[in-house]
Amino acid sequence: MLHTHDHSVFSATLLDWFDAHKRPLPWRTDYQPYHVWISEIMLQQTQMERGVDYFLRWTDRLPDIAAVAAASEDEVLKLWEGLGYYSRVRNLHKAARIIMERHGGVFPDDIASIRALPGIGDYTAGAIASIAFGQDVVCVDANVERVIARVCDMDSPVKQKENMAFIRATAESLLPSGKAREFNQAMMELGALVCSKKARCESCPVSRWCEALHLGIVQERPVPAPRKPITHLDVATGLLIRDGRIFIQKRPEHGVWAGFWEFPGGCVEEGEHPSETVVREFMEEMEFAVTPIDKITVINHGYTTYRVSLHCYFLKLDKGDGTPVLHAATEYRWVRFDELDNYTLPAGHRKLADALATDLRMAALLKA
DNA sequence: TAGTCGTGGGG
DNA sequence: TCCCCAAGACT
Repeated sequence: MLHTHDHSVFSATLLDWFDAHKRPLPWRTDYQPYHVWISEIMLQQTQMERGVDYFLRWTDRLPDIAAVAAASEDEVLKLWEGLGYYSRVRNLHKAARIIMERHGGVFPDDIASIRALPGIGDYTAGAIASIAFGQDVVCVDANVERVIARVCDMDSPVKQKENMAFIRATAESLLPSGKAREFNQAMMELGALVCSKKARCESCPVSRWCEALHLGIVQERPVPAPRKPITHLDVATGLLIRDGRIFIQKRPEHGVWAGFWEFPGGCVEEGEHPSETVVREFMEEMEFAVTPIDKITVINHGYTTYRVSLHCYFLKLDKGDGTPVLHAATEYRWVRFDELDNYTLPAGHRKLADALATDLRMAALLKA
């Protein structure tokens, strides 16, 4: 049980553990506001290990806020390719330009100004204010929620409004003055390394205060929220090849994969064979009359609450000079295979491109 | 406020 | 194989 007089002991114990066990991370060296900001946006809904390579590549290419503001949207999107939730990078790009215009190119240090930047919500504002600027504010992410739900044995889902308020108040009561940078990271690091989905209580420095552990119900905390249903989709896409070049188009400015390049295609409708879908979609989207030559593969991938089987076909153009009438895109290109690396593709299409690199049929069609 | 927005690793 | 979910924000 965590009594008020234990709070400072809990925090001190946690800070000692963090000092001994924290992972070395590129943004954990000098805590530059720019670095903290980029890392926090990259790590939203993303596992730490995946973020490191992206962070190093990003900061190598864009070493400061001015460089981000000066970069094109295509360039920042390409640096983010594969990380997902791409509105994050669009908002980050907008925020960089706002910082240049309204804050003289210096990352603002008051939490209201931080919170007002696009892409920065309550969590990220608290994280930057504390980790970059050392201010005494908490930040509550899924790790903090899980730790407190277990320590305090919360018996209803953490996302409920009263529970959110309780968790924030509990975190604030534990926060040692002047040490928010370390304390916030320590809570999250504990959640990531020890108090994870599968809890490792035998390694936990604060287990003596954990109510759920004493009751033997750690695995029942936090209480899961109702799940959103998963929808299974069949999608068909086509690789249209003509004169050694491949047709790609750029998706609209809004919706999923906004501004991404893709091989055209769409959802398989009721009673339709995927090969019929490709023919229909190419007519609807580009007014191209095409014929499937061969099935390439089926790629399974998911996005948000969808699970997709992507049926991929080689296509040939029946007639015309390859000039489309675009109905579902803002631009098009006929590109050489090796040029695909320069375009930003959704993960499923990138998997297809990678598979084609070693496909002998592909090589033959490009030569023909 | 409930839906939307990606992706890949782990159990 | 299939389901869970990870340093959330926006509309």
